[in-house]
Amino acid sequence: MMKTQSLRMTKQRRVILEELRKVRSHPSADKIYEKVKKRLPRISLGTVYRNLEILTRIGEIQHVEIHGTVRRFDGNPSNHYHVHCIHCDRIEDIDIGRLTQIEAAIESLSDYKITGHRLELIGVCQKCSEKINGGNHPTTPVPT
Amino acid sequence: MMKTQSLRMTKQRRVILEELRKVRSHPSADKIYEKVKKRLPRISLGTVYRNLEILTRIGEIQHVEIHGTVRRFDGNPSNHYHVHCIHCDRIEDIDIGRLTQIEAAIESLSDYKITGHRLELIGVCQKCSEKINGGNHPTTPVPT
DNA sequence: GTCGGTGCAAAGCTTTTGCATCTGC
DNA sequence: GCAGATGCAAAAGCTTTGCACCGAC
Repeated sequence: MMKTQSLRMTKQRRVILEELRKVRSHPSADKIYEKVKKRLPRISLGTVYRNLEILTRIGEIQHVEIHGTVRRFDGNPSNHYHVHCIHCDRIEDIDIGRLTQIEAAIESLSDYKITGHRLELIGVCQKCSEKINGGNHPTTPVPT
Repeated sequence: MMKTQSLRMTKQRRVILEELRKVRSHPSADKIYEKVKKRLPRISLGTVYRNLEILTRIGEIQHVEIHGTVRRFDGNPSNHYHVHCIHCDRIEDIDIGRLTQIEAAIESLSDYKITGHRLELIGVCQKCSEKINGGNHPTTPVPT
């Protein structure tokens, strides 16, 4: 029999959550560690990982696996889509409803029972577009 | 100035490609290593990784990043979708054309220039469905 | 014969974990 | 006060890499 674990809102956990809610860029654990360290200089990377895991488990945040990047975190736990800028590696949310018809369509074509889907858009953000069009081109992006 | 590298088709490279083309399950590097080792017992894991990287670079295969799994490889280099069985961790191809309208739709909603997309379906394969419905339930799946 | 590839082992990264200590509740 | 959380450091994956030797072309 399993006892429900009671969680504590520690300084560390609160600051990690605050920093993650503050940004739109979907940082990695390491980037979050750097941000949090400015406010809590003695925090350890292990604590950051442990809290990211707990916050994900209780549904306060989620993690995002984008092709060719390390695991990133999203302060918005709702089920939504992401765009990945292949130039600056930024990941942003897309404000569009879920395309639920996709699941039904694919279920009718395969022998799987479909329970969900993830959609990742790949592109170039506005800032990077401007950089490319004005001035000398950087090296061609590698779309992995 | 860059000289084009000339590649050699070694025994190792050929067998890795053959084994990958043979299966539909999208194995990890380690699983491929195990398969290939049965035919070439002295092959090293480093060689497997190096060849998977080269074969991906020249477009013979591709790798697939699915939420919550390590990197997996696909002997089919064409651009297509995948279903991930959350019970047995199998990944299979979906035989459906690309939903190109999605990219246009999202481009009109965001300030990104959209150049591509990835779609991952999540579900339960037929074998696992049968296992669940007939007989005693395994522990509840964790859909990460 | 040349130069790309291999096997082996070490190193690199990211993430997880054991443990003594600390702190929210 | 106690169970959960922290900091630190070590360890555990997975993947990459340096190097001497090997073998495809």
